[in-house]
Amino acid sequence: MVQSAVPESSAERFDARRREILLSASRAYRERGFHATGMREIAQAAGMTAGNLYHYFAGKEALLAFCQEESARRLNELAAWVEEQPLRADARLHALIVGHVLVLNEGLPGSLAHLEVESLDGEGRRRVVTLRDRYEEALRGILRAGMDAGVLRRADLKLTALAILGAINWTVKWFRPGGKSSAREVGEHFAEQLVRGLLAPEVELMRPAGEVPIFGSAAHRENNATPTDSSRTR
Amino acid sequence: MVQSAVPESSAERFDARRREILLSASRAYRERGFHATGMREIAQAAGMTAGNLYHYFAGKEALLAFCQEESARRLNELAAWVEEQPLRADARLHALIVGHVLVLNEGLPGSLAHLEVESLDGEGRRRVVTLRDRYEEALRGILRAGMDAGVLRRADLKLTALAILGAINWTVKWFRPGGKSSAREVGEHFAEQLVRGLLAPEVELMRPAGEVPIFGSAAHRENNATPTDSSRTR
DNA sequence: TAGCTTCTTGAACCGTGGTTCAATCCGCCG
DNA sequence: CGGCGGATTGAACCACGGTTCAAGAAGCTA
Repeated sequence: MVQSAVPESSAERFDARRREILLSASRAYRERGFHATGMREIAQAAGMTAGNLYHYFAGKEALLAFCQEESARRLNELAAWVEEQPLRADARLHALIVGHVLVLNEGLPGSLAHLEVESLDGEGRRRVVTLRDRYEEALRGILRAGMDAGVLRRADLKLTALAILGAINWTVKWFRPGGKSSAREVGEHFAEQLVRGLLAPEVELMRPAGEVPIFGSAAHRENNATPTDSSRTR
Repeated sequence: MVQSAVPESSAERFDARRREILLSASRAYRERGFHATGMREIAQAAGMTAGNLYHYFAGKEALLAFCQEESARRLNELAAWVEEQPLRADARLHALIVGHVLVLNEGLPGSLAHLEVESLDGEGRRRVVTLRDRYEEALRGILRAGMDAGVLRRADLKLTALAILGAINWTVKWFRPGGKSSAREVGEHFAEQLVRGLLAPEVELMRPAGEVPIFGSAAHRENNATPTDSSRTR
């Protein structure tokens, strides 16, 4: 599965290790929540010592910031992808919902989204909030377009978006891989239910043609250079 | 507003003080989250010393348990009330959604619901989880009845319920009293959107007749005796 | 192999925050 | 007025957990 066979250069190993940590951390956060999870715990899950974590991250908060930034970034990639698909608004919305559920629950690393932004401060918080706002704006954009086109019922954009986001984000509280439904099934179900709730009368529901890809799971190398500035510790 | 004019007996003052604390605590939890809020902080908000808190509650966790139990109990009262209304399933669902939003965001005391159950242990946790499960079962019951009657589209009960619960519970993350919309408006909007998403084809949406009452805000005296056993500390 | 840099460790430091407790205050009852 | 019990305080206790650091191991380059 994991193509960690040939760790290339030193800088690349550093990044890879960072991602491993990220993975352990986000798993732990998911179980017990951010505040309840200790550094030693995360370290152990990543197969290292607590002190060593500080070689890769400036501190607890930086680690959280990194996690959140990661998934926020993926959501924005998803939104960009959805926007360039040649689909009607309702199908677009459908795809976005499925993709969002997948990012949160399938894309292993960083999967706790913008939950817990409250625990962030300063620069890190600003960055995450910006990304989150951009994504939510994209969602509202789809809704607006759908309403303008008469495909979706007219309603308050903010509230409509928040209902959708709530349903999806809440999944991280209960979804467990290996459970009764796969993340994709959950996504499809939610998309169906939520999109139907917005359809204008007389309009027949339209779904996207192919499968929505999973953003962040793999096939993600040449990102824009140095995503985080607070990377290297000293 | 608050009829705290004549504090009756000593035992009743004790209970009243407990509720005041509860109120401060739940407000604080809401702002910063459970783990991030200190006892001294809660105490100060309640106009007392940290040490004094322990006269009313056994500890931090007991306090949280009490909060959660309180709102879980209210949700169940709501569900019971909804069930005895002579309404069609979709209208019932509508009422339940509105009421749920109101309990979480308007019924001041204890308003953080079953979020953060993870932070509980032992007896307290068991009790909260039981109450939560009972409520969710009530919700699924309404959905099932609606599907059986052909009013609602047939779909997975668990997932359908979770989508609804997610949208609603998520409101505690963003709703602020005094904001653009009132809790009731949010509730109405959500009910509209969510119920529509489930309506069977050809069925015309039906709303409840009157206004859904707010459970827990006031008019709540003669509860069933001694709700919590872990009441009196020593 | 020497010598640099990067990783890694384990132990120690230290602030925060939950909790305890003895002492005091206050209201009520006889 | 005397005194009893609940209420309240403030300070101290103490463990947990984030963080630091000096020292050593492992890699890489020449």
